[in-house]
Amino acid sequence: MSMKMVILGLLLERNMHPYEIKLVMKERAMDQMMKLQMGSLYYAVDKLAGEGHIEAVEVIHSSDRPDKTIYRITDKGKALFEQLILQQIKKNDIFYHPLYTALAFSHHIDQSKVEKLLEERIRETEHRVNYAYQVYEEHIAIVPRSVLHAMYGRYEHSLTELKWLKRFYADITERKLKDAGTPLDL
Amino acid sequence: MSMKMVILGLLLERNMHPYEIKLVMKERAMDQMMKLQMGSLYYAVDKLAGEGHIEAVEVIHSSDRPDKTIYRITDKGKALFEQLILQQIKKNDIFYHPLYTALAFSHHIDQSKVEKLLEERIRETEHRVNYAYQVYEEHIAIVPRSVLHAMYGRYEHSLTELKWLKRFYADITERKLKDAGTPLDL
DNA sequence: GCCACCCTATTCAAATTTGACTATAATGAG
DNA sequence: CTCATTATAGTCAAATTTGAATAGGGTGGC
Repeated sequence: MSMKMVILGLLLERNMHPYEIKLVMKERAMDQMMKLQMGSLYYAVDKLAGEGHIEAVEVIHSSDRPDKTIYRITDKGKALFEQLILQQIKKNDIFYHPLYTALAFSHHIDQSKVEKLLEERIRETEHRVNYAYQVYEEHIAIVPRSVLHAMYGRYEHSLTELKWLKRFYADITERKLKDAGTPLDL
Repeated sequence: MSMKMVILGLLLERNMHPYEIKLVMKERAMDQMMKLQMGSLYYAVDKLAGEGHIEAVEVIHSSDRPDKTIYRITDKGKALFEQLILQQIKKNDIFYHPLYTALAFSHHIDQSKVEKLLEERIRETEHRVNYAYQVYEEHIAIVPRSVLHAMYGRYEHSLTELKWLKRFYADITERKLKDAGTPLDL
């Protein structure tokens, strides 16, 4: 699973505690590439530790804050990391847009409600497109090209989504969603 | 969740048993738009039935095959359906490509292995792009435009993915993934 | 004419994700 | 100065997903 992959990948760079992993993920906009929830992160860390793929290096006690456990990747973990990456590329998993189904069924319900929400949605998507491009630009000088590709891919996919939503929106304003028989205007 | 949405949406058209829902989903290529696993389908059906959003109409017994329970949507279910669709459009959920992270970290491992797997992956993606376009074309005459938009969107997103993978592949053949400091060639 | 695989239809335990909750400190606004 | 928000750091029960198992019948290929 990709949470494990990220944990191992980041520990490959330096030792960290879970919360720190989260911070680094945000810095690199990885929270735009995968779901980042603390529950899953801690679960994956515990799992990896139990399997011996990572191990605690040090526990920092502090009177006021919770303890921080710093982890390091083991040799076994490095092997798993390679395996996970290759597996992920090989595995034939496609990506799903949560809106595909919602929009496909949207002709059954009150069109003006859908229209309203879509406007808001389009605005948000515009922001994400801009943000994604900015992330790409800002990282050109500082990350390896592999990471840059991921960032630019994120931007392109968002842009594709935006154009798609705008076409859909054009149709709904004309109340054409229930029509059939003619190709879309592309 | 979108499984519930689909179940309600299809029962809106006619009464069905769970396995039949799966068949219809495949016919309409909905298995390319969301994850379709029988475990989740039956779970969602049981859930909806327990909540009174759908109800069993009839149980067909057969000596050789398992019983089939046919369900119908209730008024309560119709209300939920509208709610789910609107919620899904409103909710600010972005889509994640499982390859973003794998490729972003791929510079850490044996480049020739990644290269090999990517070739295969690109070929598969080409097939999916073609399939998605074909699905769109074949449905022009027979489905409402809302569904057509979903199908075409699926095609476009796959195409965006394909171009992205090809650019990545070009870089890995030249072993440039670890480089930094120059923009991508777009 | 039989072996392997796919289709019908569903169930279930185990793995994982979700989302809310806990607690304290620092920062900023008014 | 005080209230609200954000950052730090993590836990946990409940919801959901996964992946494999079941089991009989059809079908295509060699």
